[in-house]
Amino acid sequence: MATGRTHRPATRSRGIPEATVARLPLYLRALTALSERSVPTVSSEELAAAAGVNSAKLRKDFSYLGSYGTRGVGYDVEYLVYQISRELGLTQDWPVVIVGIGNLGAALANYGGFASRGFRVAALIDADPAMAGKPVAGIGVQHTDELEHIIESNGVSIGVIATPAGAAQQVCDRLVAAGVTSILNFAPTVLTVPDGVDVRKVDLSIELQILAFHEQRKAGEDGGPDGGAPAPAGRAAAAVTGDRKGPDGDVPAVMPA
Amino acid sequence: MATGRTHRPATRSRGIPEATVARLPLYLRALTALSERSVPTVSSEELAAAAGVNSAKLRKDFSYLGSYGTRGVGYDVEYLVYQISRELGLTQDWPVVIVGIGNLGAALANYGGFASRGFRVAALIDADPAMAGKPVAGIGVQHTDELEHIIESNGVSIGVIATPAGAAQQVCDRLVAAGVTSILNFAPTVLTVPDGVDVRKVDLSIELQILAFHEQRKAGEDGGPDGGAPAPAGRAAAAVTGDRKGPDGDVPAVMPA
DNA sequence: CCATCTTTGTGCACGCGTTCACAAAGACAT
DNA sequence: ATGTCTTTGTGAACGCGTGCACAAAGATGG
Repeated sequence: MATGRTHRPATRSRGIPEATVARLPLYLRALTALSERSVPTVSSEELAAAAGVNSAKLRKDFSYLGSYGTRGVGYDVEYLVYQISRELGLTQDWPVVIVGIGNLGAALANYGGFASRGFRVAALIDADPAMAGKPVAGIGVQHTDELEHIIESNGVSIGVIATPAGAAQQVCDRLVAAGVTSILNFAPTVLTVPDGVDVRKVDLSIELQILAFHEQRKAGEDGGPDGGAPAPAGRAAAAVTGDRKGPDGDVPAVMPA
Repeated sequence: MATGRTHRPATRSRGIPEATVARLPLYLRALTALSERSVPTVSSEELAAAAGVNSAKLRKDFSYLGSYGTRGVGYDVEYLVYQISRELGLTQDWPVVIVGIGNLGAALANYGGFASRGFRVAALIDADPAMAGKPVAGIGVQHTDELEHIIESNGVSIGVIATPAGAAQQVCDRLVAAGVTSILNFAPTVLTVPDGVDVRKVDLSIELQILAFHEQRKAGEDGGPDGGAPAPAGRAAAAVTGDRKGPDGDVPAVMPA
């Protein structure tokens, strides 16, 4: 995923590993919770437990950011919150547009997580003229015709696509042409974008299929085709605790199939 | 391979690589599209392009499943669709429960992808008594009290959590106790589960934060690493928030209210 | 100031996943 | 059949991420 990651193979000095970047939000969340409880410092062990990761991994992750801990004591919560926020670019405000205001788009618009940390829903856009002006999450839905204008006048660089699969690529092209360089795609389609544009996808059906694979494996290799009751409490073989990185999933409307 | 009947020389003594499993749904989607267009065969090159991956990777992925291709020709679309479906366990029907029927839960319930490929929404569950009986996506919402009964009588082994963060762990515990062994978690929390239970998480705010990180990097590829204000120096005039730290606790859930 | 204790930061080894590159296998034409 | 051409399947190299284990750094107490 993440296209355009290749500019110069020589950029490693300031480069934080992708896997680490993916975990920073996790640490940040745990740290914020501690901050609210006015906890002054945490050890890597404690924080790792709260974030659900290995302490050695956490320490190595932080080492990429710099030496923000104190040996024998731990990490200063407030300071770390600030450093991670800054590293993630959350100290600035990111205007975001959501395209495709169906069930999912509306859910996203109402999602508290958007407004709560550096992200602001700049506009809701839908191709259906009947939706125009209709208020969703306190914001009036605008027609697709306005897309370019909205993006340019608001300086939007992050777009969320929650349209049906069939419209996704087209919407994507327009977003990119208008200046968007980061896209979060909920449509079950592979998006093609030029270099320099990042795309992350969230695909519900893929997540479910992965779960089904493991579930089937747990149920034993029985040929039993029926969707009957799987025996619970069975001692499974491989227990893969869901802690993978890349999300794949899909969500929106009808998927052709 | 070119080995006898029973594959698995020594390499795959235990299973298909996790990374490969995660891509199978991607291939399946592309293959289904080809199948609908009545395309009889595809080369690894074509299919890889459609799925957005490297052709060598695709071939290696398929090699874990067995030798389903024909050299000089490619892969038989229909046959491959069947094999992958079977491998993923999609030839059987998986009853799924969705807990937390807020904006997101409702969107998921309405999502066509559920019914379309091996998954069936067995029940919608919410803690709010006012929701009980209310039809969402043609299914009556049931109260949390019914959770255990629903799971056991329907043989549900996959659960979807779309509740606020605060309720997620509790719901998770009840699901697991009732027999669920695979969970798809949309709540922004780290879930703790016993061995043998799979958890996959989908976290919108994390995805956005990762995009923000890359976006910030694109905006200023030259700024000094250490010491202070990262120049927003990006496109347009994205308002820079001076300080908005405050009370916000980033516990953005998919919450209803 | 020195000893001891705690916890970080990291060198190193290991394993997984990706990619290359090519021999093997089959289709197809002659 | 035989040769050529296409495409698979895979051995091997490489790079990234993970986890161990420990020395360094600082706190703490006498």
